[in-house]
Amino acid sequence: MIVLDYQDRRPIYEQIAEKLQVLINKDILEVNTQMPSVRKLAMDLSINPNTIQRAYALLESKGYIYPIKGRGNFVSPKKDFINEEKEQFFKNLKAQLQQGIDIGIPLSEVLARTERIYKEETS
Amino acid sequence: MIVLDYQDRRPIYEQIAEKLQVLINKDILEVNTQMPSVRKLAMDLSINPNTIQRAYALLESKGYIYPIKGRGNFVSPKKDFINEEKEQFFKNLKAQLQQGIDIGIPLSEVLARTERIYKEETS
Amino acid sequence: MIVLDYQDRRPIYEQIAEKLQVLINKDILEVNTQMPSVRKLAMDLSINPNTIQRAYALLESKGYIYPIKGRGNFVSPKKDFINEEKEQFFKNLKAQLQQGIDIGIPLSEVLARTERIYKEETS
Amino acid sequence: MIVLDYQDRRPIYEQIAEKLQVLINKDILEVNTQMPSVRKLAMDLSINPNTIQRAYALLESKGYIYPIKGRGNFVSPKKDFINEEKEQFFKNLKAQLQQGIDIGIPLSEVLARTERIYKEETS
DNA sequence: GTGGTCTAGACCACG
DNA sequence: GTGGTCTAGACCACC
Repeated sequence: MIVLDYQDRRPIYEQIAEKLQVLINKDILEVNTQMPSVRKLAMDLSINPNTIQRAYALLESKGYIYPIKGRGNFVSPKKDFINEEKEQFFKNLKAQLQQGIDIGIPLSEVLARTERIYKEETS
Repeated sequence: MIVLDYQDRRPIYEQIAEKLQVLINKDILEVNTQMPSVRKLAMDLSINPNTIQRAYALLESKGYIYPIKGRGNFVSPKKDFINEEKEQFFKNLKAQLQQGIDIGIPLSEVLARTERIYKEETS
Repeated sequence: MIVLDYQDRRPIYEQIAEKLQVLINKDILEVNTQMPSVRKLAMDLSINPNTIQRAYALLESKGYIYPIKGRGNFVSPKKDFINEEKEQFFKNLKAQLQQGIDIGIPLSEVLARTERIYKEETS
Repeated sequence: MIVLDYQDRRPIYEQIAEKLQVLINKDILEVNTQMPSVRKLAMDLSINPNTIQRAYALLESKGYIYPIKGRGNFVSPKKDFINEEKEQFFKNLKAQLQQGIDIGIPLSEVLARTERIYKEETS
């Protein structure tokens, strides 16, 4: 389900948090249901439980999940589903475009290419 | 000219390399002219010369500059390596856009946002 | 295992990188196994860890190893980049041999010498 | 006549010395004739006269030229023309082959390729 | 003067 | 524990 990219510059816990966030946004992890336990997820991904703990802490700070002592972590009711995801998308897009700017690709070329990709993929 | 962001996740030497790369791509640093010396740039940015050295090493490995011993570093004539980078960029962009398509962001919005990002970042 | 030659014109970090590269190519360091840690190798060779770090950075940029944060460096699965290097090698070899042809060195002598060099260097 | 490669790892003075050595070996610079003056050659190559001076010093130490005070440098009578050149060739070949060894090209492949190149080029 | 390499020692993020 | 980054200071070759 969750694939880790060790080449990625972002820390593992952040990758995991982001992936879980997507699952929550897509209602694959439903509101008020229990998240997989820290230990179990750590086993599944064969990584250190500390790392999962940090991912959950991050999700909690962002309001995606809430802990119940002695029971586990649960998915928060959500507020702003679409906007969250869009925001994330545009944040990523911006990072991506920055690279294009760095190597000197003109705006016009990016726009043309974007249009072409969209048409190919949505046809 | 070059502003460092110590909050940025990327290391300083990478930030510097990227900024210089942009200046080269914009022909502000012209082909075959001399780059600022390692020591001078270090003084100007008030950081350690080793850090500049690393930035220059990175630029050299990417083919943007070439050193002449005892003289300094110079801007490389532009070559195909730019095209390779472009190809990679558009491949990544496509993957990125695919996500936008998946969550239903309309082309018009992406185009508008792209334009805005470009203008912010190149100003 | 690794012997450094301080008389060699090449920097130490490059010598180390080259030696490790050979070990990887010979599968003595196997794919996806862990490289010796930066600090340990530094101790073993009694040189500064930074120098090892640089050697590893070089190997990473060439695609021979990949780092996992907090865990160590690992041997990359072999890919096409080897072929690119090979192609370059044979191009250079051809230019080299052309000189031998020009001054009239017979094929047999070149073959014999090549064999001898190989045996010396790989023993 | 002499082309410098600033990308080359070898110092400029060594490149110049080597090129001049070849010219001497090929009798383009004839025995007992005068070498170009330090200043003139420096002008021609638009480099620092010190660098030429070092190249000449190197050639003198190898016995290729001899200086006459107040007059200039002259080509030495030679001894061992063919062997010098062959030795140089095999030295270069060895450096070249070392690279092949580094990236793991088997001896057999090098031998086969060498043979092929020779046949192509001498036919 | 230039770039390049190396050491020593420190700090950080990550697992 | 791991790798990665940065500083400070030194030395070298080269021009």
